[in-house]
Amino acid sequence: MKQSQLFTKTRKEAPKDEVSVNAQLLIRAGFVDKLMAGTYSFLPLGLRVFKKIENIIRQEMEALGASEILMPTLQPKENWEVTGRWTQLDNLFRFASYYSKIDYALGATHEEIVVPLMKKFVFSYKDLPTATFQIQNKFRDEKRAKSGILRGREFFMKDLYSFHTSEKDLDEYYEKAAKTYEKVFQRAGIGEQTYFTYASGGTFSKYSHEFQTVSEAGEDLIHICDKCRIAINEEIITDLESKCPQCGNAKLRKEKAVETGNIFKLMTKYSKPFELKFKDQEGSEKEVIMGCYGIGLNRLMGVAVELFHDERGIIWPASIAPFLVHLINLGQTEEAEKVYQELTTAGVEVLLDDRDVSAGEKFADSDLIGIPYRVVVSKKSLQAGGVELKKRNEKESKIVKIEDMIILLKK
RNA sequence: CGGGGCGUGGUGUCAACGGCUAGCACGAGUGGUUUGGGACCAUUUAGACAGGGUUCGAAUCCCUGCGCCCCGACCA
Repeated sequence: MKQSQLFTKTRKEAPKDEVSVNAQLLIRAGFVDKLMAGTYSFLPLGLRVFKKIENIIRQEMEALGASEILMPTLQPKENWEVTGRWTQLDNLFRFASYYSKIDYALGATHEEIVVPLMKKFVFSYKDLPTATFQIQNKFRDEKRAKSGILRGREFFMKDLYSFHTSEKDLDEYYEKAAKTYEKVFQRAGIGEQTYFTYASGGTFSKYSHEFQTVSEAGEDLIHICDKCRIAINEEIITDLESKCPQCGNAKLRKEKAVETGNIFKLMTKYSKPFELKFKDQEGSEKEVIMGCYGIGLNRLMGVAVELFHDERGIIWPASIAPFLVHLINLGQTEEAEKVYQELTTAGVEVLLDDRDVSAGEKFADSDLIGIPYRVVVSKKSLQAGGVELKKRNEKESKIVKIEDMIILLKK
């Protein structure tokens, strides 16, 4: 993409009402725009990051054997009344149609939709186990939206639902899902800071599990066991007597963290009210056992910015960066265009700064936007025999031949 | 939902005593000079959150509403 085609502009200063690092940098660099508290537009650069994250998650979900669907955001009151959550949830957006006066909810989660859906397809043990997921915007009427894109009223979530004939089968799937989550966070570049965390369980299982990414911007407190690389959410630390549930280690490290994912064993909590049942081998009817598994996409994006930035701007992990290469043209348009074409042909995602602005502005914008590799084409670099290559997270640049640079970046 | 802070052009501003034409910087437009760290000159553009009140006079004081941010509570 050519930067001259980007309608967004960078800003020297963040709006004064944004305090959180993720909001400041994402707005300054033109990744997002705030519409109102807790709702943000994704702009071209931001959407590219979003799609990178989305694709990592999608690939891993598919590898887990789940198939993707897309359920409606606009939902009937009746479904929410079946589970009692129409009145129970205080952060469910509810409203009436202006014309018909019929009540609707905006989806805060999709158990109420996915269970009746599966009821139309699941009848026998032969239909199980199965799993389905979607990546979709959720609405929660948060009393207080906060921390930039980390806690919004509209946000994107990947929600996976699994359906089983037995608790044992759910347990096995749950383990696999947890492994898959670790892979997702690893691939997205925040694996090192993300911990499998014991959390309060809800009605049917003793504990649920969260994936908590250590960051000062987080609103949860976790206690980390460095031996096992797991953590315990502060909310259940007294239950566990401040000890690692896996090795008994009592020397836990306390950190603030962002809940980027969670996994729950729902058992029959939702299959029961909707009467989602199957016939077993003996022909007797049983309730389907369920699990649900979420990842917050906005949170993943926001926490990456919180984790990876410096005083000049964002430093994206390559796997979720909007582009791999920021190609800067300093008065060598013809040569820069050629390099741009070659990189593009080689399948490298590149943003070409073809704008007619000063070198200083180009460098400053490049640092702010945070693309992993910066390639400068200038008189100086050409005289030295090629282009100048610099990683965003390194200080020193080096001159490399154009062919070598392409080979290097192609991998 | 409780508490606190803030609201001045597109952005920023610990700019402005209750008083003269609301200042400065950035941005944007135009003309020109520039091109390795947000370059320079000239010129133009654009503003008091909304409503009410006090006052001869309100950006400034008071009230109400709205919005945003922060702390806490909440987060199925």
